[in-house]
Amino acid sequence: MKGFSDILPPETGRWRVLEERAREVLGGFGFSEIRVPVLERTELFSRSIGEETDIVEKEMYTFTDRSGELITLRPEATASVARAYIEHKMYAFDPMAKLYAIGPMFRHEKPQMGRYRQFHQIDVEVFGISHPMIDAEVMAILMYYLSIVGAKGCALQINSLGCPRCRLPYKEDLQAFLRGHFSQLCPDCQRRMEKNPLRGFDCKVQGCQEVMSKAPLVEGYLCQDCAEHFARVRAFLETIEVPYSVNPRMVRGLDYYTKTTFEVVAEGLGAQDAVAAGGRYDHLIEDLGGGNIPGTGFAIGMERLLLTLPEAPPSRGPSLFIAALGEEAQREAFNLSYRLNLAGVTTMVDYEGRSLKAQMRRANKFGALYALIIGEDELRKGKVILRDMKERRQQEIPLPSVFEEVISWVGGGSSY
RNA sequence: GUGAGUGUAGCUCAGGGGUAGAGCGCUGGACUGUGGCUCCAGAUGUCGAGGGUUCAAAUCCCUUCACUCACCCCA
Repeated sequence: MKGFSDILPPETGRWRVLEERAREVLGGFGFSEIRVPVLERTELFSRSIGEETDIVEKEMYTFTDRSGELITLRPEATASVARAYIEHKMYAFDPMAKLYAIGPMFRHEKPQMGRYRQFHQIDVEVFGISHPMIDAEVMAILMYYLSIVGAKGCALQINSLGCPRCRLPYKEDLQAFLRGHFSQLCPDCQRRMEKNPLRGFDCKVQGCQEVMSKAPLVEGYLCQDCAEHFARVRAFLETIEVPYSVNPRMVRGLDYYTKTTFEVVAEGLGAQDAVAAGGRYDHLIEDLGGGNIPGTGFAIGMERLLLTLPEAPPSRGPSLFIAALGEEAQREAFNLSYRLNLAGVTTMVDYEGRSLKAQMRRANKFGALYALIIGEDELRKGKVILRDMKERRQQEIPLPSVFEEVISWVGGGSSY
């Protein structure tokens, strides 16, 4: 299906590494995993993301189920995690909750580089903390994670969108400014001027960029609380030496963001260059029917992150390949390989009754470290041959002690 | 939703009205019981799909689908 893809080996190995590192890093910082459903009531997303956003207006997989309920495949995770936090009264133990979720998201967009209809995110959320320290902490964790998985050329950009109180007058002034330059704007910007004037900032049309370069910025409109919050976020980032730049033109496509917003852009990703993005959402929980509880978080686009990372290393082979000749030897090979696999020595056998040559070729092809040759002659003498594939050396070992010998030679660790 | 590009073997791609190709990979042989290198042989295709033009279409025309990239949007 368009925009939906299979992830095959050895690619799956790269995914597992990303997930394992995420669990390690986040666990280390005191985050717990939460698993939420892939389906939610449509209303959850229209209320949180915003009725008039592109995501809700034209990108959601929405349908009615067999009982007539309007449901949607989640286009992002924050809304679901917030819903779970409220529904299970997680704030009752302590308002602070540090949670993460990993899984697929769905948006009906036209696929292109770094953009798919089913894509995967590592989603990180902190509820119950309004202190600017947590904004900086969350960004630092993100940058640390990106660095340990080997992402190159990542840059953190931050901005503050203010709260509804300071954003409203700003929006009005910006609209007034845009009306004054209406004829110089592209049709798209003219159209979204009333609903979403901020969007003009990331318009790529040159005329719009010229106009927008003179447009008023949120900066000048932040109320004292918001301005101070932003200054302190920056100070905390500097304290722990997390490099960042302020991008006063950064805009978000989801309505719930307040105050701090941030984005990590990476080189070489094509048009979709945001690897991760997030920010503060102080009214989301309340809007969803919870208490007055602030929140902050981010999501990492796993496909995009993978695009910035090196190719998968060639997969490692089995520790041992058993080449058997004849019915009797095959039975011995079957028995041995089963027991060795149980003991942690990844062992392969041939299932087709091939010639010894062909079996050795397969041992080599799959990258086996050792080969065990059980032939009819050896069997009669009660011996087998253990061959070191790399050193090209082999020796006979007595059949009764093969199991122990192989374990001591090959070792117990699996190479998969 | 708009625009452009590409669809030929498992993969990367050449061919552009007249017998379906290369490299890599795959299977086997040379080496009758020992892998990588070399050499030889072999298998694999509805030439994306449907329709049209033609004595003849992978090739030209139309339609459609898929993939890719960009716009838009976003992770």
